[in-house]
Amino acid sequence: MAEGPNISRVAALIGDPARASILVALMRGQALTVSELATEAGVGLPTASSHLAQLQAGGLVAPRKEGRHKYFRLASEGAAGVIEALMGFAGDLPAPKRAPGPRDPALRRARVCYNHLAGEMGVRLYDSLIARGHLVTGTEGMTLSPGGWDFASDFGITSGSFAGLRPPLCRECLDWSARRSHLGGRLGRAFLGAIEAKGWARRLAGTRIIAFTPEGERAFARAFP
Amino acid sequence: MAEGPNISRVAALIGDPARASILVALMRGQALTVSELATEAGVGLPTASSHLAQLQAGGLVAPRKEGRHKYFRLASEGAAGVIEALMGFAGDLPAPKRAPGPRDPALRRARVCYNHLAGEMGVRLYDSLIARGHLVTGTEGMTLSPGGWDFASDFGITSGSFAGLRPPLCRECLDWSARRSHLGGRLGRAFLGAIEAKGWARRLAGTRIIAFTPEGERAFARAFP
DNA sequence: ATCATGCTTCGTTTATGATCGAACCATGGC
DNA sequence: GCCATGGTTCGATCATAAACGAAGCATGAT
Repeated sequence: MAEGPNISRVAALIGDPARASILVALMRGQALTVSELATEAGVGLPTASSHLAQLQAGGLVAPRKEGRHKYFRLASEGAAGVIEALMGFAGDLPAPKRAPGPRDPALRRARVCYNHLAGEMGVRLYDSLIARGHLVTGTEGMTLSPGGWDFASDFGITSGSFAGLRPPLCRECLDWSARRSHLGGRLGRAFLGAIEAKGWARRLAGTRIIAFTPEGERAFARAFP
Repeated sequence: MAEGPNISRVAALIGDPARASILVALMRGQALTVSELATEAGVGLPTASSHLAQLQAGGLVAPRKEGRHKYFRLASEGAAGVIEALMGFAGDLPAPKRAPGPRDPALRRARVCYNHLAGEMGVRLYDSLIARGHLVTGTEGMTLSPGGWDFASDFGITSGSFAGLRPPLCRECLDWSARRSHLGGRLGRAFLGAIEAKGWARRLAGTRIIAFTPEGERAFARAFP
């Protein structure tokens, strides 16, 4: 039965090198996918999956499904506090603090995530829609407000292009570089399509970079203040 | 090489149930012997010894040799802080706080420890000698001050009774019930002998209890205010 | 000196759990 | 419908380390 104080259960979880690497990586505050955490810990994907299940059962991390990815973050302030106390004692104090996400500035600025706009521009679009009340969170997740529908129409998005389709219209999507949300789902795809249709930007072949033209960038800034 | 953040080394130490029990026991603030900690953790003496060596190497506990016993305590505030953070998170918060030492009040009050006086009376004797400057800590450990020699003579302790003998004259000895020091070593033995010679107290056969007579207790209180 | 006690060291056994490959499920893009 | 990708589950392998008995040291009592 391996009795002992509860404290040992928690400590044993953190005591495995792979799990500790995962937790330290999550101390940056960002939510990370299972694959990213597997790389971070230097183990295979199945192993990471198993570790994350244990950490979740122990109340140290919490999952969040996002499309076909599964993001994990630290479960609570308390959990972060425990890790921090340990790092302080162990002398790991200068928290790794690596720059999150891709190194390439162009990728950080604007890139395609599945099929919608991500990166700084994506966050900006999302924030702008929220700030102006075009995007609201209802009981069934995110939806466009009436004003939002108007705005989308004006932007060149026809409601017919995705009427009646099951998959979620809007979806929050955790950003990769900033720990911010941006707009995913079918609506996010439509916005990216409209932006391309307007000639503001185009996808660079073979990469995930979305290159804005100088005028496109100015127009974008006007459209999403 | 089993790399990983330092944090996992520390956590792995705490992660073993036996070691966690030891650390929780030490959270009371008291220093405990290897045997006591072995009982506390529910493991054999060799196992406890091994665990303590690891905890010491990890900087979590610190040893203190005292005669043929070896007392361990938490190594630092930082170490205690880590345990406390873990206990808070794990819900062990109401720290066990069992009453330390023997349950028998008579044993807590006055008992023989090896061959000197321990328990509350022992602590009182020690404190009194320190407070009046009879006992001072020098480079070579504790010694009697000149005034202390006079006091001892008046008490019926002849310097001849232990002149020229190698073993330490005075020695701090960690108390068992309070986490206080009391006077051990050759001098502690001499004091107990003098107290018995004066008829203030006597050892109860078959036990470790030292029974003071009512007058003896009053005289003791006058002699060691 | 001898004995007893507290602790350490050594060597062996044993069990727990980390790891990965392979197969399986779910989601998204086409 | 198909394929590709991210994740999970299962099973087998393998290493680490916890535990204890026995023997060795050291200290203190007598």
